[in-house]
Amino acid sequence: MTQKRQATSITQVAAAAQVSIQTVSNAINYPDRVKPETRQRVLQAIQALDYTPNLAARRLRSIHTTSVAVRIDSNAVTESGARGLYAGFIQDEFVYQLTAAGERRGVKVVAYTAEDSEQEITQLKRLVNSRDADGIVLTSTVENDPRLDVLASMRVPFLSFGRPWGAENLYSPEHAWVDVDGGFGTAAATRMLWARGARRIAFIGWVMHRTVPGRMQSTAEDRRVGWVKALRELNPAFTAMTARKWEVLGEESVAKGREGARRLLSQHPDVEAIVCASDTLALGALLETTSAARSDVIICGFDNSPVSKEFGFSSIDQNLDQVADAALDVLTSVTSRVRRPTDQGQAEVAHVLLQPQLIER
Amino acid sequence: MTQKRQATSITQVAAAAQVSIQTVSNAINYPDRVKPETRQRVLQAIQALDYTPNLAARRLRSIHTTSVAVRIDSNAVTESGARGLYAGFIQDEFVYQLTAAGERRGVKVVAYTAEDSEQEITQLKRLVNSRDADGIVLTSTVENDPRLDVLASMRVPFLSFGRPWGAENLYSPEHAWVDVDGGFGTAAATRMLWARGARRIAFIGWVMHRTVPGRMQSTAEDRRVGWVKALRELNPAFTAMTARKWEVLGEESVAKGREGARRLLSQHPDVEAIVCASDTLALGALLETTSAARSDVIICGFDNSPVSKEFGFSSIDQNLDQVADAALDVLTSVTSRVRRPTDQGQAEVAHVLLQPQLIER
DNA sequence: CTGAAAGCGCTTACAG
DNA sequence: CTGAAAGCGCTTACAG
Repeated sequence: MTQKRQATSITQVAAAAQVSIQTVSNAINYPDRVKPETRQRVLQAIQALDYTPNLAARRLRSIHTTSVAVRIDSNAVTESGARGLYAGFIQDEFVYQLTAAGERRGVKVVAYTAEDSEQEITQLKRLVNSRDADGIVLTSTVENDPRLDVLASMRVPFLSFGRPWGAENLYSPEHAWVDVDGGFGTAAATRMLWARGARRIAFIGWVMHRTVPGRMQSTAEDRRVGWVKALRELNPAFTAMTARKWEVLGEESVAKGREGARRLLSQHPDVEAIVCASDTLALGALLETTSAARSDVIICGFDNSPVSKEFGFSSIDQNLDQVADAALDVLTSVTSRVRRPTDQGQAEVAHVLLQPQLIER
Repeated sequence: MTQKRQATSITQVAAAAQVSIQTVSNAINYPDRVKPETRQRVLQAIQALDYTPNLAARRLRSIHTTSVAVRIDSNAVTESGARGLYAGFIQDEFVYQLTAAGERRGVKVVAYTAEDSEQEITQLKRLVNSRDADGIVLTSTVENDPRLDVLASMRVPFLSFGRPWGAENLYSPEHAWVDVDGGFGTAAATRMLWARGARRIAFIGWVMHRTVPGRMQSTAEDRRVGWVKALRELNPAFTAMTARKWEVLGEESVAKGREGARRLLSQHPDVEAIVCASDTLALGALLETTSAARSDVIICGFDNSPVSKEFGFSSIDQNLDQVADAALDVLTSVTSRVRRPTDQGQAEVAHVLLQPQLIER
């Protein structure tokens, strides 16, 4: 493709403001270095000429670069996948908020695609080598994630949205992350239902593929634990035993939510409310209670996705705008920490756990 | 942020291959200009050193630039909006496919956000001035879209995904577009239902805010017309009059789909199938026919979104991978046409209408 | 077919 | 506080 029109360059701004191009550069990047009057003159010229710095030139020359890469995924229906009603809601929204947060602070967010882990590693190398990204935001990390080694060996700053479940040490200074406290959300949901008068509050969640006492292993466990903890606080008679009787765990689908609610209704006809680990499960549960003429059972979902609004049930919002802001904060702080390896003091900044927000409906 | 590691540059490749940097550049960009043996040597060195060209340098120097911008939107639930179950499905998926198609051909897709048209214009200027994008892919264009004038005055090549409904001439060479033939899709759905034995086939769609005889004005009209045309072909007794009795038009929501189906069931208890303009409307219709114990009524949706899979109804897939490929093709051809203004011959390339695909379930 | 020179638009030292 | 010089890594003419 062709460059259409000769854009304004720093030279023209310098001429208009009657200073050198270095002074224009300084006025933009190091305002303190130039006299207020000069800066004024430069800023006026910039405004008058509608000047925007050429980012390619800046990035070529500068030590400071300012872009982070994040993967985007398809939500198309495929044979293998597309679990749930809108499985990609959180990731899509996160990418949106990250892009918006980046625009606010002059950080470019570049998206890339990859169909599997191997392709993604190729992409990461390409992005870093071509200087298209100097920081990576990972999503959906898995145990022994191969991407982590690659990034470490390339010495590229990275951060994950989501805790590295299964890692020996969730708070390793090697692995910065930002995450949302799911248990806080389901606990808040449980308390809200209690406050509305419900006492028999069940849970529909995801299967936990492995559990280790005293060590959280998955989002599935995280969300379940919030429900258990809140009920134990509210009702001393509620035990780990009781929990197992009042929960149904399965895969992420409307059908499983429906099935779960059916089982709960039959085993516990006196159930008054159900906390769900997702809006997809919640919709299933809602459709089942409705068709069983049990609309008295209150349903609460998770993610505050459009489906929760359409069907009018309460849900937990992850506040992804805050997550995105924190992600860029942490990535920046990680970068500066890498620069000063002696400064161990701020390691804790590298892990941010944010609270989600209950949206009552 | 800081550059971590000294990346391989063209100089090192040149040294390794024992040629000059120009020859390396030529081997990459103009393979025909170098002797096969030399090219081999260069390619081996590139491979051995894991070299990726610095895009900032390339873009700074080169006349050819290779990035297009596209807007991404939030799908979060807000007071004002978030219509339907997953209103952003098509746009999100389009952006994904555009990014993937771009990666295949070395075109970077940069995403930007904007809350309104005014903000978007600011963003477009910024993107173009900073040489971050030299082509724009617009989505959801409206009548008298203010973005069009801005892009025209900046002489930036652009294309819209979606026809400029309401424009005097849909095929103006000034406005390149790629779109999907919605009417083709609903006609295919109607024929499929007929083939399955249904004769009384109703339609639930969106309100058409204005209609002009002989001139299509909206996606709402486009999708409705496909249903009408197919039925007129299949059933000579079906008239414009009949159409008005067998359709319900409203806003995009599950509740409206439900309401539409309720009305159809009461006015036409013998209805056998319903074609819907969206998966959201289709879900509403499905829930209504199910709760009215009329599961014999076949429902067909539009977009082949995850909800159509979860609930197992047929739908129309827009084949967004093809749309994305066509978009990049057209944007490239538009660019080259701008370069040679005398070459009027290929104007028709600038408008591509693709056929969607019926997914039967 | 190959290479020496120039330069894209900036920022970074550094001299004044 | 300001400006002259150098150079980031490429591609583009152009000379040989």
